[in-house]
Amino acid sequence: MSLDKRYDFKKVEEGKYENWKSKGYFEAGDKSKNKFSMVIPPPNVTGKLHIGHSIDTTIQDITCRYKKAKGFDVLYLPGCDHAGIATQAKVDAKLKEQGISRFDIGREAFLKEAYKWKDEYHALIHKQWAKMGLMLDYSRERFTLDEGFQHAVYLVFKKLYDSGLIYRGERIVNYDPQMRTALSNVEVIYKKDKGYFYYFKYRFVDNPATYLTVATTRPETMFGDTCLVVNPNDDRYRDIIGKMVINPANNEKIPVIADEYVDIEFGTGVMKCTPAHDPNDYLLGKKYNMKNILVMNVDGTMNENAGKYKGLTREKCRDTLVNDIKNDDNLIKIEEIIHDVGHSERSDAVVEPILSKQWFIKMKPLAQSVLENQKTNNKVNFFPKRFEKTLINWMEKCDDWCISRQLWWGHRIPVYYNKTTNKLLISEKIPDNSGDWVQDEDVLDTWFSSALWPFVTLGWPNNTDDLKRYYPLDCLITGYDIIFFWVARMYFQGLHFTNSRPFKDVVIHGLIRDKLGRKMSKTLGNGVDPIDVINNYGVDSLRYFLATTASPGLDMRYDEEKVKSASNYLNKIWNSARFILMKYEESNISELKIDFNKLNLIDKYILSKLEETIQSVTKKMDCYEYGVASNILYNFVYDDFCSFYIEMSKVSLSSSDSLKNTLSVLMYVLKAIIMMIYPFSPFISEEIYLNLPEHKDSIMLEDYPEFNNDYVFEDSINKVELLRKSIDFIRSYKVENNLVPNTKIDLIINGNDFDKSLVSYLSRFAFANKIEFNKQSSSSIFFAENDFVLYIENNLNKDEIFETLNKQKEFLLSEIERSKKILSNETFLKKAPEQKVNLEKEKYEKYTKELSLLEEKINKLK
RNA sequence: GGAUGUUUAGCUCAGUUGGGAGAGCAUCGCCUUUACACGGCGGAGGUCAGAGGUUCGAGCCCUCUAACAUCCACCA
Repeated sequence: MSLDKRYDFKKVEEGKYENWKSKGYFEAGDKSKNKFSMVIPPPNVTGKLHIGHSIDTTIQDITCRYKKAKGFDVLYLPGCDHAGIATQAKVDAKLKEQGISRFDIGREAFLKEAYKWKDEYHALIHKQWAKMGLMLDYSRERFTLDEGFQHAVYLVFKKLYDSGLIYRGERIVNYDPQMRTALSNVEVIYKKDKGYFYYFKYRFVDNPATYLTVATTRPETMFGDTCLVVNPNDDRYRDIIGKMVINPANNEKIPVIADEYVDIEFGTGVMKCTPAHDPNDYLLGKKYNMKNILVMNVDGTMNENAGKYKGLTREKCRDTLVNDIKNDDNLIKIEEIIHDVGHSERSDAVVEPILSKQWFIKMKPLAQSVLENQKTNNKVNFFPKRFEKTLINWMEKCDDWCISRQLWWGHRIPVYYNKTTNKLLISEKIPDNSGDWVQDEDVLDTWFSSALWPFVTLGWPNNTDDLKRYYPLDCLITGYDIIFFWVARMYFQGLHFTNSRPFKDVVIHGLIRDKLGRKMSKTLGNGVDPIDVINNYGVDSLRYFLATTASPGLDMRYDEEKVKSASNYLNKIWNSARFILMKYEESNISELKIDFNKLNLIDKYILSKLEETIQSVTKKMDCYEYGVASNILYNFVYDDFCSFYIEMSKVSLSSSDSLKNTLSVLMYVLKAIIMMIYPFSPFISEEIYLNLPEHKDSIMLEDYPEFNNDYVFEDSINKVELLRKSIDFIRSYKVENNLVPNTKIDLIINGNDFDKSLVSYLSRFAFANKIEFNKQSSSSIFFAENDFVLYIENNLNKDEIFETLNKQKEFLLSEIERSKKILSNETFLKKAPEQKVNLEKEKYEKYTKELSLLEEKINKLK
């Protein structure tokens, strides 16, 4: 079997995933090995996966495949998130297309629709995972709404309630009027929107000709005003504290009170207080025992407290109201402003702060446990480290977490209220005398269950074998955008319920943007579908691109050119393999084995370089720095292996003496390269691997190369480097002098450093015609290093020679100048390491020697 | 207001114990050499944002400044 001339990714990828999967290679459970466990951040079942998921899962899969090849029992656990509000929004939209709303069909029918949706996209996600080549252990797949999760969620809720960490209370919460649900603080996205400051007259009751000027951005909430507030230290208003004014919206009489909360400098220094619609006003209202007047319904329309405006949307009400106030001569001016306005993360609707009764998790004690754990040896290690600060920063001042959602899709809150006594009961099922009880209508925030993902997926609350073996997770890989939503919450729930950090390492990657650096979004239409990329370039190229373009924790840009260049790189590897396998087949040698006694210098050199590469690649792989690791490998593959060793090997392959050993070395290095590129691009690696003369059933069963000092031959390195430099020198000499590469030249080599066994390589790769040793030369074209001088014995005209010589002289003079400067620095001589000093001295000597040689030549020419 | 990043070749970005600046793409020249034209060989292109400091030595460590970006908080 031999490889096609061109790397055809479609052919290469075909059938491999199914094969791996059916053979059970993805399944964890080999107890003879150390374990390495990871979970996939469960994607939402809202739609197909985008390229952001691809970067996430690519890094995860590279980690897993690498660890497996390194001999670990790897668990990469898959699953999906029901994604409460997000999915419900999608299903709502679908119903709307049919002209109905969820309220028309009721809870039960709606859930049926939602499950249909879930099934559809769940299947699609499975296909996409397969396309991406993820080694997921499907035998352990979970879903955040499955039975196990329902039980775990109930238990968590009950325990947190019993210990006082969950409470129900009236608070100002962020309300999404479109989805008609409360949101947590992290689900509110602040955007700079255009808005208006409306300046109104609040006339004094005792003298309506005079008034206070109050500015507001939300006039429609004025029906909920309970008072005006000024700062007691504000000289302008000292006299009017305690007076009554008229609310221009509804003509209610409200008092002017004083509190130091008001900023004298801000606006007019007079603030209206609307306790039911603003968190700060709420606190003030509480302090002064004000009424909480709600003016809006949950869908964002005005309620009866808005009087004749009842039923209008908040936007319509605002316009009408402002106009009416203007007609009453109570409007002073309208000022355009740009201000931060909270939007719902999912629906993008402007959130309304509304007083309502919700369930909360008390964050202080839980956050505290995280902060304390980060001070111990069992802390969670962040890669890159700075994200630990992000977490700590947030933990130090996070608010209580509003966990109740007025949705239907999700975990129903396991609370029942007694119809007669109104007594509350936490229960997994409806109590026996079911007629007396009614369940809380709300569901839990979707992140409530996601937060349990690391341990519930492994069987918690049961102390299962999986939980014992795979928990805590070794690694969690995710984007920085969900540190608060997810990572932080898994952390404190893990500590609280398992008494252990949920994961040892957290690897944070950036987001992928479009070529211009913009966020990918539906409205911009600049999203990239990973499936399209895969169809055009193959998944191996996509994976390689994603893993190597990104720097830890930083955003990256999608650039098709780079995917293309990844594909070219893989083609290069493909063709190097093709060459080696071709030569192997031609050779009719059945068994390859490296004979250490027969290694030539070039063989020793590439083996040494390979070991160096294995060592540094492994080091970088171990700290999740895949970009750097792949770069080191890239340089080795291109420069050392393809450009140099393979070319050089053509000499020894043509001699029957060295054929077998050279082939053995080629094959050995090739296999190591394949193994190192394998985690990045598993399909092409598998294809090549299976074509190697010796192989297991799959590359997934193969071991990662280990550094082996027996394969390092120090003495070969300098000698072969000298050869490489000589060839480079001759090549650039030819280009600079407009000679075609295969121009024959004569060489004279003086000195003892050059190893004569390398001479044939010079003839072949520098097109040297005649090579003589230790002979006087009159040539002015030479390359020298230590005890080595290489002369090019060609006739050039005098001008060209002078030009060349002068260039060399200039270079040498600058180098000597540099060395001199360093060496005349006494502190350098005193303080720098001896090795460094000697190195510099050697260089100085070398350069001066070369200079004197050069000057001699120049003199001769004259 | 608080925090965290970024600033290196024309473009996109690498560059960790501090010790002569790198890649991809673009560009220029040469080469259809039998693994690869999805290629080979060679070249040009950088005051490493700016200013100080530490050091024998700074792209890298410290301080400040500027521009840009992101997150958190506030916003009557």
